[in-house]
Amino acid sequence: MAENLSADVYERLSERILKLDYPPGYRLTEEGLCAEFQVSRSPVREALNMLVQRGLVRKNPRQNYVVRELDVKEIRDAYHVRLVLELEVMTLLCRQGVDQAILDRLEAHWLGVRDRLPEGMAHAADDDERFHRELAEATGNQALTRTLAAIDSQIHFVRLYDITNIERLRRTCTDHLEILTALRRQDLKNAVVALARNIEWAEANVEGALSDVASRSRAGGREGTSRG
Amino acid sequence: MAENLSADVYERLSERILKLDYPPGYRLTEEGLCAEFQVSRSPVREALNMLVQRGLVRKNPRQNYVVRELDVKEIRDAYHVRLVLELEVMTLLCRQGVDQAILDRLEAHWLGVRDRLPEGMAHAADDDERFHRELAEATGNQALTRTLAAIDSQIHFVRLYDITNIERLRRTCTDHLEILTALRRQDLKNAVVALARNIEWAEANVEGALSDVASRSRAGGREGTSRG
DNA sequence: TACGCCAGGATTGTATACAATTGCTAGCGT
DNA sequence: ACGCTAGCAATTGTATACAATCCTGGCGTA
Repeated sequence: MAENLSADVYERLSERILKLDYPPGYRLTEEGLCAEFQVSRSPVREALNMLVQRGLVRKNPRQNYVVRELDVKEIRDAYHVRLVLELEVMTLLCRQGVDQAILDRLEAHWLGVRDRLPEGMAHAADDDERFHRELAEATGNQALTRTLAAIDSQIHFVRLYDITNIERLRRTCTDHLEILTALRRQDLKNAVVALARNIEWAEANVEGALSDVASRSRAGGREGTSRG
Repeated sequence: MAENLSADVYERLSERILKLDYPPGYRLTEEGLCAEFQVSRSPVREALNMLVQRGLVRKNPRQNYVVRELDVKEIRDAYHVRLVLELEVMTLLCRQGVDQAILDRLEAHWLGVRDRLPEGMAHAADDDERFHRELAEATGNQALTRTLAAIDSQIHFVRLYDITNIERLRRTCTDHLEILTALRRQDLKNAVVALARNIEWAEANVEGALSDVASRSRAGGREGTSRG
């Protein structure tokens, strides 16, 4: 299923962390994960290193690995950086114009979501992420795309708490369509307004949900494999 | 000298790549580096993974590692992202104010550099990098700091080609002092102007040097340890 | 009782052995 | 002469063994 075990462990471990199977503060040990995933320490180590890079796991040299704790300020800061970068995406796209085909496709998608509304909830988070990513890619600035991807990966796990009800999804559709319309006219001012509203709403939503998550993770298990 | 061999190899290998001992396009093998640094493959692998993350080395699965080739557009794009992020640093610092002590220290440093001018050339690149990093840290936004650090690490190796003569260093001093003065007065407009000039000059300088580097690396050796 | 020291265990850091994959090459057949 | 295939060499991917380090707990002493 995977090309190599490192990537496989990385994927599966990320998912478990994002699903809070391993809650923030949980201690991970290399050997424990070996048993968990039935592989040796080499791929586990590489996966852990990647997760440390991505910021999902914290590492204390020669001691242990710990699932990164949720921190409202960090999330807020990350969203702030994201907003700054995506505003630049708007600026670039309005300046240089966007391929019609891309705009058409995205617009069709979000019109579709809006019109048969209850059913889009399942992929809402993924769709939203893709929307922003594709616009970033349309700038042609890879450094920008990758930087945004890095930030996104740090807030990915809280994005799940953004679009949780139909009203919020409807609002998202409106914002996205407004952004697309503005981009089509190369109207930077409205693009910026719509984008800022879109992201700030998302951040507020997430932040609201964060306290629940934090308390839930405190209630859940805390210790790692052994050594209570 | 180092806490662990991985970090040590990482540092030393980075330096060799930056110094063009291993030029862009050069093929790196794990075993070759083992012999080179007298360590086993484990730390070498970890160092290579870090370098891949940092973008200095490209990896072809199950085949080889190659020193990343220089690409003018990528550098330009990275500088663009850096400018955007550092402009946000200015915005935040002007809004929330900066600790006097930090401004005093930085100002003293750059006044010192300017006044006994020829001698600062050696650490010019490092000093410049620290200047921008410390201002970023002063925002208190870790996501911003780390994102900037990520971008910086991608352009680190070309920054060496920025401040290469005294006139350029003098110019840098002027810009930095101007930035500090503006920050002291929370004067966003002038801070932005000085910063933009500072970074755009740097980018232009680097880009100018890039063609030389590229041609020099094409002239130099290309193959790795063996297998011509 | 409080503090410091030492031993033991747990865990990461490093080295090395083995497996799997890739790319080249020589040799065969057509 | 060309293309295909089997086998070889080189290299990375994975597993495991060994070394170094840090934490914990218990003991002794002031």
